[in-house]
Amino acid sequence: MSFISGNLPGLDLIISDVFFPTEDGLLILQEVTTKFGIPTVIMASSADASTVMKYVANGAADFLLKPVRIEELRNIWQHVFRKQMREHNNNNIMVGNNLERSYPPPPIAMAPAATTRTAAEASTPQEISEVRDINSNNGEITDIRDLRKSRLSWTAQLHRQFIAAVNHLGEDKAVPKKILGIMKVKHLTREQVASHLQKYRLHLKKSIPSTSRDGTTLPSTALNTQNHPSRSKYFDQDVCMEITDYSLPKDDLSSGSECKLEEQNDYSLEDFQDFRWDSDKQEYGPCFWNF
DNA sequence: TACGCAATAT
DNA sequence: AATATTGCGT
Repeated sequence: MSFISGNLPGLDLIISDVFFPTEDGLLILQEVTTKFGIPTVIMASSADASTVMKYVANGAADFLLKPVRIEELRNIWQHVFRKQMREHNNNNIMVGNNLERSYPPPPIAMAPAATTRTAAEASTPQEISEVRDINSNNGEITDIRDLRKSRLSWTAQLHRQFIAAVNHLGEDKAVPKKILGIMKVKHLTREQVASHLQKYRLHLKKSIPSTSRDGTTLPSTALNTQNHPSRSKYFDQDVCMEITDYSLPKDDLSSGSECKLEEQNDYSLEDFQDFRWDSDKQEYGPCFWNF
């Protein structure tokens, strides 16, 4: 059975966004990669090991997590090169290995048909075993990228800084740009603050719907955390460290993708562990202040 | 240009 | 569910 009639134009490489891995979709992927021999790279904003395996097992040459940076794209031609090597020389082990060493390792996995990723590229013993698992087609894929969070998590600490900025400015003056300036968090965007502010205001509206009779608002009430037991859990915590830097890559080449945020300051990982993006941390996970 | 807000997307 | 984006009126 063939999904594709006629010949595909002279494509050297296909970079595709994820599609639902239905049986048909995966068969098309197989046909493109095997019958037509076009290396196909899949992009996704997130993926677990089984998802990646699903595509790789069906012929995907690579699996890129968005946001895709230019450095990742610069090496993507390797897949075309490997394909040509496969066609012109069945015994390409030496050349393949030399090529492997000449360039940064591929992000996650390569097609089983392609040259296997060498263990020398893995830095830790654990990663070595993981690489072997990938190539043996039965194991967990673990990559640092798997931990990459694509969206900002408003941790209690970060929210505290947000609130501090809002309180400092006052109700009327608290606009995203000024909040951003006061928070002093590198790479935090105005849009992110605006989004959070919008949600925060909605919360205040619900939580404190009434104003005083003469129409004046109650700024101290509205913005004073102490008056809201439901939020005290977040507001009453002492600030033990200021979050000052979140990185937001500007070179995202994947369309419509979310952006990665990561720490980029000088704190050691241990010092920073309470403020990681991991949402599965109970204590410092996403801020649910009853919005 | 920035803002605010609702709707919508991821 | 939380956050991001978009669209449109100020």
